[in-house]
Amino acid sequence: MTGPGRVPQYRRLYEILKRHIAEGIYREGDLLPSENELCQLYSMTRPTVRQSLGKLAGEGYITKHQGKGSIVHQFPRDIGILSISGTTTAVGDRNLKTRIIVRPVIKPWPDDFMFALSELEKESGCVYMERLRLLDDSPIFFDISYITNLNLPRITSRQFENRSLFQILREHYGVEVRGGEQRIRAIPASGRTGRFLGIARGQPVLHLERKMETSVNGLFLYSSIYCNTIKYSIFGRF
Amino acid sequence: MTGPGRVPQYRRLYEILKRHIAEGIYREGDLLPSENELCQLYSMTRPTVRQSLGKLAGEGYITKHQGKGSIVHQFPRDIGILSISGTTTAVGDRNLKTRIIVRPVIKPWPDDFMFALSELEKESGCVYMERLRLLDDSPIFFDISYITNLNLPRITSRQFENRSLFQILREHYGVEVRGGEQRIRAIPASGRTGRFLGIARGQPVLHLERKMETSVNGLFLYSSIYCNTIKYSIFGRF
DNA sequence: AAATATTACTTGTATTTACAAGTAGTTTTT
DNA sequence: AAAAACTACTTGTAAATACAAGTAATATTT
Repeated sequence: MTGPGRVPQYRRLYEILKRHIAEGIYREGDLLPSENELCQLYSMTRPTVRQSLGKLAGEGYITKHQGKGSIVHQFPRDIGILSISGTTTAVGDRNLKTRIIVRPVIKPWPDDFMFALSELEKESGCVYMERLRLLDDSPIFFDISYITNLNLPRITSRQFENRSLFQILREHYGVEVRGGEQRIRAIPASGRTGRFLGIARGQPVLHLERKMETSVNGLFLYSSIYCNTIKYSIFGRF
Repeated sequence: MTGPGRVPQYRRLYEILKRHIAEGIYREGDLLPSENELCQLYSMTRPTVRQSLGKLAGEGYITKHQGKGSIVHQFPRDIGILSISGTTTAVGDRNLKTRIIVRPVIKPWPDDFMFALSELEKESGCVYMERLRLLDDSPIFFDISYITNLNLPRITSRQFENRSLFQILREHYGVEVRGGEQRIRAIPASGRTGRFLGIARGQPVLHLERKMETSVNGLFLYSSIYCNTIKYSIFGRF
């Protein structure tokens, strides 16, 4: 028995390799050590190593090529939940700030909410908040979040400034955000949205509507995100 | 020995289940047969079945829950351009038409091309074409494609009307499109783009810049896609 | 010199086996 | 009746093994 028990081995290797890629130990275009080499290096069997690499490949950190190896990609740097890339230069570990526009408050759901809600959710109401994310001091995301008000004591008094919402949910409530669905469209900026993002009313804004699942049954996290894509664009792999 | 040889078993099951979901044999929220049941039904071992389910989960057709099972998701009314399968397959049985705006021609690459090109690509030039995709007779995508002109004889004289570009590449040239990267932004419609999409000049349009990798080394497929997201939105899982 | 074959790598697919951990309904105990 | 324990399921993690298939460099043949 070698494992620490709680964290799966494949996840351990996944985290290590991801960190190495982020830190630039492996560079864009480099080949990762072969699966057999990784087996030896980390004392795992190939299926386990392959599980790690599969996860990395799924998220775009590497692409695998039969007979050749796994090629590293530098790009998917997440800023919060989204990956973005600059038009001129690549986004590294830039200066990302979060500003609270509306502090978390408990409210009923809006009447015309963007996703269908269960009865339980409707009864519980939601925690509402608005945040603005700035990259190098330019506003990029205006984020309106709705969290089902289910067993989240004292959430309205937490310190959200410059901290990830995901982080708070994980650390204080043991809630893991897993994934979800999203709709994307281009819309004209409203007066208010435009003001936050520094965009004239009516000018194009990227709008994302997301529903995220969590490890807690029935607890979902919704957000409506407006993006200023003049200088930066949303980046993704598929 | 039961397998037909060429198509992997896990892929066979993946295709079957995907078709069953698309056809509504499994409905939104249904539980798929358990992994052990699938093993028996299709004479496979559990790792193989899990490989199929993993692929389905990765593409958002199901979500897996430990101790419970795999829950089916249907893509009801949104267009899944964010998945590798391409527009034609993902939309399902809707009325999707393709109209050629500019027939394929061999050209040099534009000077300010949206992605970096290798020397080989620059020398080879590209096959250029413009297509308009209509969904239920409303124009939704205006698609400008660039394919590296590498060993694609007679491509300029192929019949592209109402056929997927991916399909032609696969059937006539044995080229499989695998995946790639994309950038998304909201931009104001130009006069020409707006005309094709039925949108006033300056109104918001979703713009995707994609680079797709293929099974052929050095052969990439680029496209610049303008989307009318007034009636439909781009849907994706993550 | 050029074409072909070999070789030593790489990842891909698949089986078999074992146990851990989460879920939900049933039974037993309190 | 309510709480606790049990049970029979589900998916998750992991090992050991085998062979297929793609890649690229080297060696051989033509």
